[in-house]
Amino acid sequence: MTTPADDPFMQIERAILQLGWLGQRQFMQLLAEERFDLTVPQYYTLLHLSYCSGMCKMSDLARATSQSAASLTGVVDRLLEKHLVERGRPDDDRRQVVVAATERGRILLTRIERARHEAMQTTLAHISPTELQELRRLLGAMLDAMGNALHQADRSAFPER
Amino acid sequence: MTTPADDPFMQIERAILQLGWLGQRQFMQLLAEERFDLTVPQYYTLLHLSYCSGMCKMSDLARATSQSAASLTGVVDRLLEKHLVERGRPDDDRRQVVVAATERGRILLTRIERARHEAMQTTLAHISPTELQELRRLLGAMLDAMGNALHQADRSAFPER
DNA sequence: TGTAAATATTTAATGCTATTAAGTATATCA
DNA sequence: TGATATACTTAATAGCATTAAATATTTACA
Repeated sequence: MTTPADDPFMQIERAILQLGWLGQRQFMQLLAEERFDLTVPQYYTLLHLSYCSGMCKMSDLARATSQSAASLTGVVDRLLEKHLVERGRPDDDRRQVVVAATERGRILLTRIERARHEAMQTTLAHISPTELQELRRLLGAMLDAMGNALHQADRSAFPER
Repeated sequence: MTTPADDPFMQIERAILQLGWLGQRQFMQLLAEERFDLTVPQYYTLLHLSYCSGMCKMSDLARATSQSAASLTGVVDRLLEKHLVERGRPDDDRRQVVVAATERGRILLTRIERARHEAMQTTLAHISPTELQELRRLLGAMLDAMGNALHQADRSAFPER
């Protein structure tokens, strides 16, 4: 065996997968509540749109959210029905379709963020501020390595301080 | 605003969600490769069964993998078609259904674990061993707080060392 | 200029999963 | 024995992932 079961790498890998699975599942149920009524792909799509100033091309949105263009069409359809996004065709290239979050969409996002924050406090409350700082840095390093910044503002996603 | 956007809590929450989303998505595509041909729920179900010695009740399996009983029935159906699990009814309570991983299922799991390991090395290679140790501990603390140990052997999931 | 190729997106078809409600079989309890 | 509870499956609906084909528009080239 090159990598025994108690290899620290293995443990971290399992922990990350477990965290992803559990986190997605709990978040899915939060989003499904009547006051939000979103799916996880819908949330991520809307979230990315909130980072964009102005309109965002479907193809860019698909890449940014790691979805196929075909899936994204349906997701945006449903966001449109709920009046959380707007769709349009630019005049300079009428093949493209562009999307933007509406005010209503942005408001919903902040309500979700608040609810998620409260739900997560329970989990993070057991960890000291110093450790949280360290955790933030390490998670950021991992995300960067996975080839995806957090799209927060324009600066590099996770500066050392 | 009680929690400004650059609140360290918020950043960690976003990082965890992002990690979950990206991780699940990349893992989904790895599992979909012809040599594995599994979905993420199928993988997690099989993984939990591999932790169980002997047979596992459907209701226990559903709770352990955070799935509804109704969903789990279908997932197990498909694992059964691929001969990765076995199903049976115990004599002492014939309402129950119990499931166990087959040898074939366990072999597939180790092959997947190996492939995932290689894929993740790229990401974890940028982080020093000391930091990895710290990351392991922090992730473990979070998972424990989320009410789920890693089911590794019998001992508590993430001892301090 | 006119036509072929490339690009951007949608549509259609299939399969899997989540959710809810209803159904079936077995066990328990009075 | 008969009502109720338990364990699970089935059925119906909706959403997403994937693939291939279809549509519309732009670009390129001859």
